[in-house]
This record gives sequence, C-alpha cells and structure tokens, in this order.
Amino acid sequence: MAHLPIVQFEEQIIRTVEDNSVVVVIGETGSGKSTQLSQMLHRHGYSKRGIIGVTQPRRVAAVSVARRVAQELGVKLGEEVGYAIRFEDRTSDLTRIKYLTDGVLLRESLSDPELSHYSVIILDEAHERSLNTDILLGLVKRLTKLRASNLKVLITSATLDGEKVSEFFSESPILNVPGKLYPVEVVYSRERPISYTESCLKTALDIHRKEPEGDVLIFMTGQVKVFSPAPPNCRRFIVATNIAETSLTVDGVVYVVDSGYVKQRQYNPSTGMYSLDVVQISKVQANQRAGRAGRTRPGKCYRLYPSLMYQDELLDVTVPEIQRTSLAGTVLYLKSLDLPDIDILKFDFLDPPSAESLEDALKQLYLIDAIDENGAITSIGRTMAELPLEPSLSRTLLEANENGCLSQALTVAAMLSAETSLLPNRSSKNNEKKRKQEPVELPTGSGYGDHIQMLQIYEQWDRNGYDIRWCRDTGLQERGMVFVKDVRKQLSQIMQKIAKGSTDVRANRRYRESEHDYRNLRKALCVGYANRLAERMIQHNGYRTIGFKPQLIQVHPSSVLKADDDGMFPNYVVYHELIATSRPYMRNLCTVEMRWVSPIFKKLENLDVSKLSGGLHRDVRNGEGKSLELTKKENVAARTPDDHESRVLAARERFLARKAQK
DNA sequence: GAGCACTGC
Repeated sequence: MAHLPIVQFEEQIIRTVEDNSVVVVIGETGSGKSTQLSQMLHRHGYSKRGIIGVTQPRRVAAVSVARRVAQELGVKLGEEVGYAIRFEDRTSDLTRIKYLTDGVLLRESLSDPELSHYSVIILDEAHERSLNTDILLGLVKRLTKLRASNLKVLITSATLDGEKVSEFFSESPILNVPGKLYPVEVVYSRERPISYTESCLKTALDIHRKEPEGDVLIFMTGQVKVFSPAPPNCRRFIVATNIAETSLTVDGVVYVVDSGYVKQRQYNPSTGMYSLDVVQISKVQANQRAGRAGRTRPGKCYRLYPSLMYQDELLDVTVPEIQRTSLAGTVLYLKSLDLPDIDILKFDFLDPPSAESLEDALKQLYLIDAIDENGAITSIGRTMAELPLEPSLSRTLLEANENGCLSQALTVAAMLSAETSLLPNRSSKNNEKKRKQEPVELPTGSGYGDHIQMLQIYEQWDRNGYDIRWCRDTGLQERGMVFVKDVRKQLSQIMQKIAKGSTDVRANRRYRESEHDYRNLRKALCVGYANRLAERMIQHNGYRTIGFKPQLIQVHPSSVLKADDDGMFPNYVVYHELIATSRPYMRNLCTVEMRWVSPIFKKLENLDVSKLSGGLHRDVRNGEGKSLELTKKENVAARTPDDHESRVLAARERFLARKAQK
C-alpha cells in the first residue's frame, strides 16, 4: 500500500475534496486509485454520514477491488467493506465502503433517486465511457446541485479526456496521480500494412528472433486461425481482442503488438439495425494497449501503423457507447425517474446521443405502451423500468402475466439475456469431426421460431433436473445456462413483487397449450415486440420491417425457423434484432398472426414524434426545435400506405402465390 | 447458407 504513488497525494486530494463538490482524478494504471481513494476518504471521516460508493464498469473488478480493500483494512469482506453486483449483495449495516457495478448503482437510484445513502460517489474508469457510466455522469451532476452540502463526487479518468469531464462539471479541479508503469518504448510502422494478419505475424516473429525474453501480447480484431510458431526457447504469444485492454491481465507480457483496430457493434437509429464494424481504436485505447507491456518491467509496443496516423486520425477518446446503441432502455429509465426539470431530448449528457437516436427510442417505447402519445411514461412503462431487461422483453413479461403464460415468458426473456450464443453450432463440419458421440437432439421450436425453441430447451433442462452434464451432452454452453437460470430467478422475484394479479413463475409449470401452438406466449411476444415486426414479401422469402423506414431483410441462416412444405416462411414474424453482416438479417424470430398485428398498425398511424418527445413546447420557447420538425414529416410520409385492408389483400396474394408454386 | 468484439442490470 505504501508503495502506491497515490499515497503521497493524500493531503492534496483530501484538501481538494474539502473545497469542491466534484473532483476529477487522472490516474494511470497502477496508481492505486481504485483501492486507495475510498480508504483515504474513509480515514478522513467521509464515511461517517453515509456510504462511500465506488462504481466499476465490470463485476469482476468490483469484487476483486473490494476484496483487496477489505484485506488492506483488515476487515471481513461484507462488513465495513463490501460489494454489490447482480445476483450478489455482500454488504451489511456495517458497510462504509461499497464497491458496485455502475449498473447496480443505477438500479439503486430507481428507489432512491437522490442516492441519499451515499456521502461520496466515486465513478471509476469513466474514460471507458460505458453506457451506464455516462448515464451516471448526468445523474450525478444533477445530484451535486441538489445535495451540494452533503455529497462529494470523484470521477477518475484518463489523461486525454480529463479536461472534458472537468468542463462538464463546471470546471471542477483535476488532480493528476502518476501510475506505476515501467517505461514502454513505442515503435511505429513506417507505412500502413496491407494485411494486418501478415504484418502481425511478421512483427511477432521479428520480436521472437531479435528481442530478449518476455511474452508477446497481440491485439487483433477477432479470432485468428493459426498462430503458433513452435518456440525453441518457449516464448508465449497471446492473441487477444480488446478484452485484454481491460478485462484480462496477462502476466509476463513485455511486448505488445497493436493492430490499431477493434471490432465494434454499432446501432443505426434510422434503420434500427446493428452492424459489426472494424474501426480504428482511440488514442486512449492505444495507450491502454501499450501500457500492457510495462506492468512487470520496461517493455515495447509495436504499433502496426505510422505515428502520423496515431496523431492525426485516431480519435482522442473512444466513441461512447451511448452513441452506438439503442436507447430505448435508457430513455425509459430516465423517464421513470420523474425528474421534473428534465426533457429527455435535453438531458445533460457528457456526450449527447443524436436527436435521431432519442426519437427512435421514444417511438419504440410508444409502440410498446411504455409512454403515451404525449411522451409521458405510462403505468405499464413504470413497471417495465423495474425489470433489468430491454424494454421489449419487459413488455412481453407484463403481457404474458395477463395472458397466463408468465412462466414461459420468463424463460424466454432469461434465455435471450444470456450473453453469448448458448446453442451449439451444429452445422459446422469441424465440430462434427471433433465430437466423439452424437449429441442429444435439441427441440426445434415446433415451427414457431427461435424464442419457442429456447423455451423448449430450457424446459428440457428443467426436466433433466438442471443437470450440467445434460448441457455438455447437448453441446449447450454450461456457464451460459447457469446464467440463464440466475436471470430467470431474479426476474421471477421482481415480477412477484411488482406485477398485478396472480403470477405463477414456476419453470416447470406445464400448460396444456405448450404442447400445441404456444398461442398466448406468441401473442405476448407480439405485443412486446410491436416495434420489431416484419412482413414477408409476396413473391419470395424476404421480409420487410414494419415501422418508420421499411427495411428489406432476410431470416438469419442460424434461425431454427424453416420454410414450410411450399418453401415459404410465415407471413408475419417478430424479431429480436436486426444485424447487418454480409446482408441485413433478422436474428431470433417468432411467428405471429396477422390479427394480432393489426393494433400495431393503428398505433403507427397515430404516432406523432414531436409530441412524444414531450419537450416540443419548451423547444419552441427556446427556439431550438428544428430537428424534431423534420422527423415528424418524414414519418408521416413513411407510414401512410400501411392500412389494414391492403395488408389483408397482401396476405391473400401471398397465399395465392404460394398455391401457384405448388 | 452464414460466421459473433466486449460489458452490464
């Protein structure tokens, strides 16, 4: 502890915190900021009138840092020092220092909007700009005014964006704390490489031939096929994605090879489509990567791009997640806080998302009844916000509860919440060769699509007593399935607490209908996914999204949904997401019936985005309502041809086209 | 008939 650089700044830090409600701390890797700031404030009495809360973007970090601080203070974890992450709250009445994920703090603020339990809030790793951190930055800024007398806020960030954060908090002071990294020599390429894989391999081999011992960490954008040069003196080569920038620390790394690129998922609010793009990293990321070479001794970082590119082309800071993701959940959350002085389109973000993105979110929320036509949150929306799910799934749960199929919907929602793909990739020939015995057959959704398949899979696991061996035999991801079980349990508990009427949440509850057509569940999904509906084209198996700007899309080949005997897909489906890879696809879909869809068309006709924002009157007063006016007109134009009769006609045509094919 | 970086409630 004493050897940490931050310790010698204790007095200065405390003095600055005394005099200011917000302090920005620039601390490089190894400065000890995550473990020491909370202890310093604790020593100086800041934990007497409230808890010192420290947020982390990742769960493992929250746990491991809490553990270390408890150890340093010589207390039992969960008493004076504790942590709270999803599924696990290790705090008690004694807790004075609390580490938590920023997601958990956001949840807490739902029931305690002023976060009154806390005397200090430290937002750690703010430079990573996770969605939750960004929302917290806005909320906390508001709190510093509301609770000016009894709340201290510390934001820790990286060198390159400290100024910006300070400006956001009305020029709050910036403290610099040096890190404890060894010097890292940065070597640039003379030119841009033609092939990054080749250039990586060449650089790695060069290091191996010319440099003294030490492991090599190589940052690429994805899986690399073959990369194991037989090492005579045993040097490790670790090929990693950006996971090694933050989540994963590899000891013994002395050399870093940085491709300069990262694969990033982005959301396009005008099409509702996600894409995975290989993009240039930011300077913050480049420095983070380089820093991985200097953890144990002086190291070297080989950047596979020219220094001019670093200076001129790389953005200073990573594009914040809030500008790359669908904001339906975020907007619903903010609406549910009922902040009187807040118009969603004007919420004080460090980097505001585009008006288009916020409007997209409002439209989505309107279609699933979370907000009314004036943009006010509904009682349904309020209940939805309690659930740690994306709004479509929250809405599905509430509807399913009305339909008497909550148990099934809980399972589907939990399955869809699982991080990575749970299902084995059966089609690949490699897998078949590797597997010794034939895998147990999985259910296929009875022709209703992927949601139903997920339900059937989980039910089968349930019938097998949640045996982990069953997952192994079927090729399902074991850890993923356990996660699903945890999520399902959490959702069940929340539903029992908040939902009206009877809620039967037992996973093994058998419905007679489940043997047949899953009608009630699919109906509930249709209501929840009213904003993700697609209609098949008349002559072929392509689909068109129904909404504001129709997109032409295909069923993703991984879908369990198969064409019928006539070679055709169903007329209407709801989808979980749109993803543009080699083509625009919809992934994870469920068949629905036309008569369930009709109310959605009606809602689309009544929609007026300018009213939804709930802030137009104010905008007019301030003379700033331009972007809203534009989108309003464009939406009206896009939806006029979608009346009920023409849909019935189209459905009939599809039927006839199908007959003709026979 | 494709192919998926990484978090989190």
